[in-house]
Amino acid sequence: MPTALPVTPAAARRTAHATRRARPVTPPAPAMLGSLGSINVPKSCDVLAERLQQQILSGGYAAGAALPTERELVTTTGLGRGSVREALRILEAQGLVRTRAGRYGGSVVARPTDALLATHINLFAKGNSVSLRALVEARQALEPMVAYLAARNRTAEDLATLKAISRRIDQAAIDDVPAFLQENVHWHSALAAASHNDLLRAFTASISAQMFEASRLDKFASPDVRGLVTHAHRRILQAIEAQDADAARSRAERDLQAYAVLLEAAVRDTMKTSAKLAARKRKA
Amino acid sequence: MPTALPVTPAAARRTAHATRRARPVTPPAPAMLGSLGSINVPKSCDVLAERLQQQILSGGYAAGAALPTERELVTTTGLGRGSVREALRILEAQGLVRTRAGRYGGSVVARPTDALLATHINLFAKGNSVSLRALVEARQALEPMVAYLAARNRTAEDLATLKAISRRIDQAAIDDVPAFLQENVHWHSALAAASHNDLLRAFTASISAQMFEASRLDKFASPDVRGLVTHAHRRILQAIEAQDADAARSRAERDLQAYAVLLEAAVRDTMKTSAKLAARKRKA
DNA sequence: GATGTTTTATGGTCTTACAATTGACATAAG
DNA sequence: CTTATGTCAATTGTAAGACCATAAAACATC
Repeated sequence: MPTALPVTPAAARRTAHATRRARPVTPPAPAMLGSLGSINVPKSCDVLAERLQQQILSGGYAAGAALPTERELVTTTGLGRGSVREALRILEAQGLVRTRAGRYGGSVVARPTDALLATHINLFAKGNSVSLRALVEARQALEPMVAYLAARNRTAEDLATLKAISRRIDQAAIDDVPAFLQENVHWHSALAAASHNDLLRAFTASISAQMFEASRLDKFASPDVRGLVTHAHRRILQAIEAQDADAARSRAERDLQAYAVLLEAAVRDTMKTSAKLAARKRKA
Repeated sequence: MPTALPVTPAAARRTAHATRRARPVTPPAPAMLGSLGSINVPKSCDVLAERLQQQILSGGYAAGAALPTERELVTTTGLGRGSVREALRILEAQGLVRTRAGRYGGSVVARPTDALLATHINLFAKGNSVSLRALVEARQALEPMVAYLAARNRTAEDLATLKAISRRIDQAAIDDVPAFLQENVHWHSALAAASHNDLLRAFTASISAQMFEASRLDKFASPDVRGLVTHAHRRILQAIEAQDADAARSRAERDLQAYAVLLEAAVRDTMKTSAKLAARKRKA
């Protein structure tokens, strides 16, 4: 071994970032003429992705229309195939295209699905460690309006779906907690669908899914809570059937308020027990 | 020209999709044992992206930590560099990593920003041509809760920011419509920030931006509306300063209700004029 | 000590090549 | 005539290699 090499490269990388982060990234701003700040050199794949995105959104391509093939894009753009493919992966992550292999395959224009938006909201929440409290508050904001709109805009089919789910929830509430929680998610999704507002539907779908996870982990589904939930659903369902929008909204509001209080109590409990556990640990 | 070649390949692709779409995609479901439905073969870059995503979200990498270099990933995963790079583009589109070139560059773990979530919500709305009505309804759902929370959680700094923006809006409302609309977006963003709820902040930021675009296109900012808006802001700001959460909420509710009515009237107007134009066109 | 130069590890890009996929078409079987 | 089967060809999926561009550290020079 030739003694002191500059440093093991891989190990250096790990520590280098802290050093870089410690010093001010932007120098004291030279205050030159025009004050051109932090010029940004885009990657070729980003440029292509953005152009295609614009063409798609501006109606240049209808949903379901085929994009040029990768090799066509290579010739028309002058880029390499790797860059073209990276651009397509970006668009795919945005839900704007769907790519299939094989002859007559290729990329076709798609519309972002609820599920995709939900995953992005999920990533945002997880990545920024959004608190359960914030989640509940968001739901408190959305759900009354959803109930209001559902009462106003529901179809007969929506109503039938809601009734079926409600029945299954009542049944599962007795003893099958996992099924109860799962059907609960279905209920909220169906309610959101009945509102016939795509944006609210996607929002609530995401939040419901996340609260489902949370309630699974925290085992927050005591018989009391289950009873409260089923009762609230019944009352809201009645208002929706009668198409009494204001009643649906206020019932959803009251329901969620009670739910929030219960949840806070449960969280306090959990913290108390974990504190107890910590104390026991310290003792030992 | 060698007469009838199999078909021009590019032209065939355009029509092939319609044909494919016309027939039922899923055959009558053979109902074999196990009923294995529509097996999905993931791409290698998707697999890698998902694994890295899990590692990032499960705390395996802290925010700011460096991922292995592309070439390291190539050796550890056995994939080609192209696939590795495609995976990184996916993660970048999800806002989970940020990649920089140069020595000691590479991909570092990041947290999805408000702006990124906003663009994804925007893409969803544009891609699914979500109606302006749905947008307004979503805002009606979110903003009262935002005002409520802002009144409860605001800091002195939040209040100062809101006051400054409110002053600028009042000034711009007199004659500078573009500035008025722009500052309006700032107002809503600042209000959302004062709520100290990350999720609601991101949601309302996105919706405000979209409504800004809409109001720009529809030129919906008559003096009447401007007056209504400034007055509403003043009243909400007072409630927030007094930390009267319920008042802030109900004032936001009433404000948005009025706004929605005005907007609907404006839209009816626009439709009437466009109908007139169409009639004139038919006549000519 | 400030300034310019070199070094070097890293991402950015293009090229080439081949494998895997899959819908269309032709063919054969019933 | 209908249905199963095989073949084909265009397209994506993937890997490997080479080279360029970038940027920060290390070094040399003034």
